Parts: sequence; C-alpha cells; structure tokens
Amino acid sequence: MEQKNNHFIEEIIEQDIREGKHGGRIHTRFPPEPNGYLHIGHAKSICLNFGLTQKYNGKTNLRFDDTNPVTEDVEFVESIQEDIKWLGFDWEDRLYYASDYFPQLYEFALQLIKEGKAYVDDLNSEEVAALKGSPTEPGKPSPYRDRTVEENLKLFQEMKEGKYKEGEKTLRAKIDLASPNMHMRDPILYRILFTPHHRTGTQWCIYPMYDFAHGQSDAIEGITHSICTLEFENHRPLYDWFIHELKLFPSRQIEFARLNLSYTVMSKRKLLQLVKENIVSSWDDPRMPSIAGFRRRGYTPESIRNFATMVGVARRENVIDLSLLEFAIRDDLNKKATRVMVVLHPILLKIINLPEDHREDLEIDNNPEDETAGKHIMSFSNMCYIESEDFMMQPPPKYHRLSPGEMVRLKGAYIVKCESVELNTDGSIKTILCSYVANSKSGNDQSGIKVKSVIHWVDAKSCSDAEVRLYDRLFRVEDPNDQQGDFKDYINPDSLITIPNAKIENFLKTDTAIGKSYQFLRHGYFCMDRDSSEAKVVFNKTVGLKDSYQKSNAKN
RNA sequence: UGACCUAUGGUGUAACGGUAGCACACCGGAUUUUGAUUCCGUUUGUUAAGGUUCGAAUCCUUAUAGGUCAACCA
Repeated sequence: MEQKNNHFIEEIIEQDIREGKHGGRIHTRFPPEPNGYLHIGHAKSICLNFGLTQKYNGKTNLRFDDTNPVTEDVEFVESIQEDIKWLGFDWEDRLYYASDYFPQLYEFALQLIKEGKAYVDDLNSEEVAALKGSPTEPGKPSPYRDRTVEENLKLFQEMKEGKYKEGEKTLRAKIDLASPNMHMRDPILYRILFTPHHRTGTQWCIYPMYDFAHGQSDAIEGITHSICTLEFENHRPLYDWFIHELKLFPSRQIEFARLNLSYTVMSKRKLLQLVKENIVSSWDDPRMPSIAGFRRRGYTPESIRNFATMVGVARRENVIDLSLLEFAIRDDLNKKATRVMVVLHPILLKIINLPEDHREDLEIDNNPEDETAGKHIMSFSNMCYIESEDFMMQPPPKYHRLSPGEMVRLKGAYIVKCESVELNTDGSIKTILCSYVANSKSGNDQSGIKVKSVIHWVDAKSCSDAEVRLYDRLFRVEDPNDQQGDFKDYINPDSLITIPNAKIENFLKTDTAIGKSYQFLRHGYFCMDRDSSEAKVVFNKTVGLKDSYQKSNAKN
C-alpha cells in the first residue's frame, strides 16, 4: 500500500539529505522500555522508524531504555524482540541497552558537577515537589543548591557507593527554577535504587532518570532522527541543553502523534491491569491490542504494516476507527486464506431422494481470488448440517435462504428444495427434509434453475467438532478513556463467545496448523489457536466478513 | 489562567499562495455458486473573525476549542 505524499518526517529527512546533513546518513532507533508487551501503537512507531530507514537507506537500532529496574523484566525484553521480528523488521547487530551506557552517563554527570551545573540535593520527593512551583509560579531553590563542586563530587561518589538510603539524596541539574518549562526547573538526574537490574545486577545503586539517559543514548549511537511521541515535546529543550553542555552529537528529536484506536485502550498501565485482574487471559489474549494479541487473533504482519501506512503520520491527536484495522486484515486474508465450510449453529438437513448409503466426493475451490490455490475434497451424503439461521419456517421479506417450498444451493454441491420438516416434541425443528435436484451439480448445472442464495454446509456423516471462539471488540464504547468511572466498567460482556461444538469439514481437521488462517465461508476469517490439542481443535475468529444483510436488518 | 503544540467531511490524512484530493466508514447501483470479493456512483469538509494578496486551507493577528507539562516513571 504505497502512500503518494510524504508525511512531515519524510519531508524533514529529505531536506536534511538535500542539505547534506550528517553526510546524508539516516539513523533512527526504536527505544522501548521493557516493562510490558508491545501494542499496536508501538507497531506504528516500529513501522515508522524501520520504514524510514528502509526508504532512505539508513539504519535502525533497537535500544531498550532500561533505566528503572523496579518495573523492568527480561520477559519483556524477549517478547519485544519477538514482536518486532514478527512484524518483519531487523535491527541486525544493533541491539543496545541504555544500561550499556551507565558508565558513560556517570561520567557525564561528573562533568556537569565539575562545571557547577549539577548538585546533590538532600530534599525528599515531597520537598522537591513543593519547591518546584507550578506552571504559573516559579520554583524556589533548594537549600542545597549552592554546594561546592568538591562537596557535590564527594556526595555523588558516596551515593554511588551505597552510603545513602533510597530517596535520601538525588543529583539534580542546575538550570533555571523560573523556567516556564517545568522540565528545566533543576530536573533530577540520578536517584538511588537498590533493586537489582535485569542486566547490571547490583553493580549500580544509582540510576539515571530517563531524561538524563535517553538523549545521551541517542547521541552515543549517532542517531540522526530521534522520533518520539508528542508528550516528549516539552522535554526537548532539556535534551538540547544536555547536548549543548556535554558537547554531544546533536540528534534531532521529532515528535509525532501516537496511535489511538477506537473501542480499546492503549496505555501499558491499563493493559497490565486487564492481565493482572484476569479480565483477559494473558498479554496475548486475542482481544488485547498487543502485537502478541493480534498475532494470536490471526492478524498478519502485512496487514499491520499496511494499517500503519494508512493511518499516516502527523502531529494532531487522533483516534483511528477500528474498521480501518479490520479492513486491513480482511484485505490481506481475502487474497490468502483458504475457504472452508464450518457450521457454527448446526441444524440437520436430510435429502430424501438420495439413498441412505450415498457417498460422493466434491471438489471445492480453495480460494476464488487465487487461481493457483487449487481445490480440496469435501464429502457429501444424504445428511448434512446447515447453519440454523439459514432456515426459517416463516421467512421475512428479502430472506433469500431456505424455507418451506424454497430452493437454495448447497455451496459446491446441489440445489435442494425444502419439502417439509420433522419436529421435536417441544416443537423445535429436528430435521429439515429436502429433495435435491440431481442435474444441478456444481460446475455442471443442467437444471436451469436460478436460486437466490448459496449456503454453506458440512457432511453430517464425516464432519468433526471444533471449539470456535468468537471475539468482538473489548469495550462497548468508542473511547473507554473518556467515560465516567472506571474504564473496566465499559468492557464488552460479549467480547468472547465460545462455541464448544461447531461442525467442521474433514479437510480442516487434517490440513491445519497453529496460526494458519482460513476463511470460514460466509462467516469470516479464523485461525487455529495454540490451545488446540489432538482431542480438540480450537479456532479464533480474526474478523467477520462484511455483512450487508445483517446490517440492513439492524436498521429495520 | 504560564510555556509549548494542534485545528481540513463521520474517522484518518493530502493539497508546499493557484481546480479541496485519497483511504476507511456510510448510502445507492451492477456483477457474483460466499448477502463476501470486485466494479460504478451519491452525500458529507477547510473552527471563527479580521488582515496581507490579483488569488488564502496554506502567510499574519486575535479569538475559540483540544492536547502536553508541576513522578526520585518512561
């Protein structure tokens, strides 16, 4: 899916190339914190960063911004790498960690102290906050702001040696307490933390703040275009201050608007809450907007990359319609997915003018969109299951499916006519009794009969059972963040409906592998879930087919 | 009521002072052995008011609305 017009970041890059900035070199990075799984918003950023360097022949680093050992974990380091690879991007040999730079960052801190531009503060967090002022009032200096260089050097050394407790001391930059930008009011550079780090263990007990690590990490790696989301815009003057004071490589930070998707939440905190409180089964629950969730749901990397292109890159806040993502996956799977027949809510149909022992093999197209996809065999007898909603005793107007006296085609098989029904004692339908039109065989129809509808079916004598999990949007409201009360009050109670005994054609039992996508004819796209076993196959609904009949019904 | 940022159909996103276009959604129609796909078409928009200009979505001013910032989180 090519985009014709450049977005604003491409414009900046092309101008830099024209002007020969950094010798025309383009180098970006994707800098996740390993404290959760990646979500679709990260996917946008990954596609942006790696996509840009593919387009302009540059390089993209993967760098873990792991400056807070309290929340970070190797589980996330691993899942993040897996998700980026799955999306189809490669950082080659450029896997870095901000923690790799701890020694150098420490030297940077010493440099600032020696120049009188940083000081050790004894105030606790409440006291610091109290003196910081507010956006409309200037801050006040800490009583420790004017310590001598020697004293600061000694105290910072002692902080590093573990002589002080967590929270007892911090290192702060000495910038401007009256700045209208709160980030310039003597930001904290280092804090004391005794939690072991997932990579450096107990080697350090002082850790740089993100603001003191991120920009310098970019500079160390020679990142030319440091792309991040809008909320870091106010931090840029601080990063530029560090670059200037420490005389570092001048990476240029460019901010863009993060992705928001309707009917879901995107904050890591809220996603973590859904997992921790068992509202979803795991980080890769198919209802989660995590990359792992979409993967398990049956989304393809191509569809997500196309989606990322279609949403565009700009600087205004946005909420993308879920329907655009659904379009992207339907568009991709329509071209790729093998068509099979699965009956979700079966009702028995018996063909009365066929012998009890009739058996016939029919050839079914694997994909009418792809001539090279071939065919598969489906067996046919005098008994089959059809979808219960494809039959009505008293059909409403414009109902094209089966009802008494009416004809439909069984997809890939014959035209059948409903002659009567057999009822259970409670009045419900036990069996639909039909005659079939012998010379109407699919592909060789001599009957001349035109039917209004073609319905799917499976052979009742050879089909198997499968569990089918029908997924729908996780939230009932478009913007769960913008509601009264807790966002969890707006969970869609029907976001998962499990059908324990759907009827699947035999081919599907033997052909499938975990993660493989199919189109269940007239239903939607499904893929085999990792919960499948020999005894029971499980399918996840990726997305439904568009359904103009249901839509017109909903209107009436 | 501080600083910074943003404002184009329902949702996104283009138009680089010169015909407001594209995608999704929506609504019609054609085709169809998936009420799918495909194809065709309709409707819908420059936040407001001034200014500059032959000409403004675009430049300037003001207003309005929204976002970000006062973690020892990132």
